[in-house]
Amino acid sequence: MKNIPSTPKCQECITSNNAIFAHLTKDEIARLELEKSCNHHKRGTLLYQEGNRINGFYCINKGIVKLYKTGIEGKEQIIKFAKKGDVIGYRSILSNEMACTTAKIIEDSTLCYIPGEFLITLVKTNTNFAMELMQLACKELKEANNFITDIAQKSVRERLAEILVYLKEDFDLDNDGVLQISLTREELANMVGTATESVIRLLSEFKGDKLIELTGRKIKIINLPGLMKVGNVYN
Amino acid sequence: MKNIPSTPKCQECITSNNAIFAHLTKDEIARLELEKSCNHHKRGTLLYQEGNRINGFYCINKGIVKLYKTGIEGKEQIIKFAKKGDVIGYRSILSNEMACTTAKIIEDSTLCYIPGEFLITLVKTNTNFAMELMQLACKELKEANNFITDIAQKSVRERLAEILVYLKEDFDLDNDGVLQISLTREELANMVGTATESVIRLLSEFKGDKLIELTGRKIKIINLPGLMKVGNVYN
DNA sequence: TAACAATATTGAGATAAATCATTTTTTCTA
DNA sequence: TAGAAAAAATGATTTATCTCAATATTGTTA
Repeated sequence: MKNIPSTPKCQECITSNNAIFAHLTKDEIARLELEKSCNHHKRGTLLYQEGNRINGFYCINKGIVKLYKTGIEGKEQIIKFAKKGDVIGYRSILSNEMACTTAKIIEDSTLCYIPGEFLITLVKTNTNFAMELMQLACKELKEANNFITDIAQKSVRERLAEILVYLKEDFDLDNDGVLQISLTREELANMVGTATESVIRLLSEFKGDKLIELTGRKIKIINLPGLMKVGNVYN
Repeated sequence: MKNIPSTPKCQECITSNNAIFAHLTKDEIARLELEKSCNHHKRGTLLYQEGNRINGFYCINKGIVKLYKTGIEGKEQIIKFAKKGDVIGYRSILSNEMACTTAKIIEDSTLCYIPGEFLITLVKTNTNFAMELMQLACKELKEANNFITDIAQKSVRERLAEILVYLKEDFDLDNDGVLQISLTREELANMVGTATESVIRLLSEFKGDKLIELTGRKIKIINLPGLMKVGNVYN
């Protein structure tokens, strides 16, 4: 469970498809190199917790981070699974508030940590960076609104199907058609907003309907259009 | 239903408690005065529609605007009731996307319209303005995440109670303790994410429990702590 | 690898909430 | 202000989903 520190010059978060860093000047990139620190984190690690102040934000180079809120009686509501290229924690820095979610590593990860002050500096000195960040916030806002509408209007069955489709889009399938993200039934339930038992039953219904195949936690998608239809997903 | 154009110099959106304009320079304010146009809008008017491009954003000086998404079978999911001091439509301008909600006037309103290009100009030239706007987006993001968790985890009964509490906070009560916002049962249902009949039944339960009194669309709150308890609202 | 803890599965039963249908009341507008 | 249309109210019924409980199967780590 110990996190292994690595070189503070991974470069990857800047060079990789990370739109928010696209408009930095040479000087700013150099400064960023100095400010950031890149670390490995083991599955199970808590990056930060809801309600706590955080002093920086993270870029994900590798791995998966689960962002969730803790609701009634400790039940998790998963807001997002963040992966390579995603930036997390910036909201709290920008609005100078406590974290509104908890971030937990669910797949061994390599993350760049960047101090909050430097984020603020960048926003205040580089207009294009500010614009990119703003667009990121706006995109998340749009997705949140869609999520609200789905949860409010779709059945659990539809939502589960929809989330399988989204997981397929976000995390892709391996060569065997198996979802590249491995979640417990409880985590699926906490994303859909339902009971674990309901997820189990519905998954086995989908299996019965030849939409998916199940092997332990592996979910193989064998009829994507069918799933999309169940989930009322139009793309 | 005709909207009556008024003086393009209402001043109010700038001087009123509108944080995003707090850091504009004299010059920028002067320019804003030229760019914006202030209009009255009658109840029922559609400001913009989900999926359409919008070319500017609005500041609300007076009145109430309902923002909603249209979900399954045309059912509305209300995202927000915007009131004096609120800014709407900026998300689409910033992210250069189609509107992700429909905006409908539900109480006669006075709105300032500001062209999108000018918003972009301000963001690119005034760092403090950009920062304020970013914080606004982040605040909305936080609220959206809270909303997601509530809808996913609370019962319809709890959510209805909670929304009454929020409406009380946002729109206040008149001298008689009656909610200052007048909504149909259907609109309440579309906010809560439930069926109209359920809202009707639950409201009359709340009435039976001496939490509220009902006179037509007027909702008088007579036991706020009780409502907060039902709604699991901690403040 | 054994042994424990965590997860997954299945069943039975309870229930909150949806749906449908009808009537009453309120609100709007011609 | 009358009359139509919209909204609200109420009842009866159905159902999707939750809850609780018991068992089986995995995954983890000492």
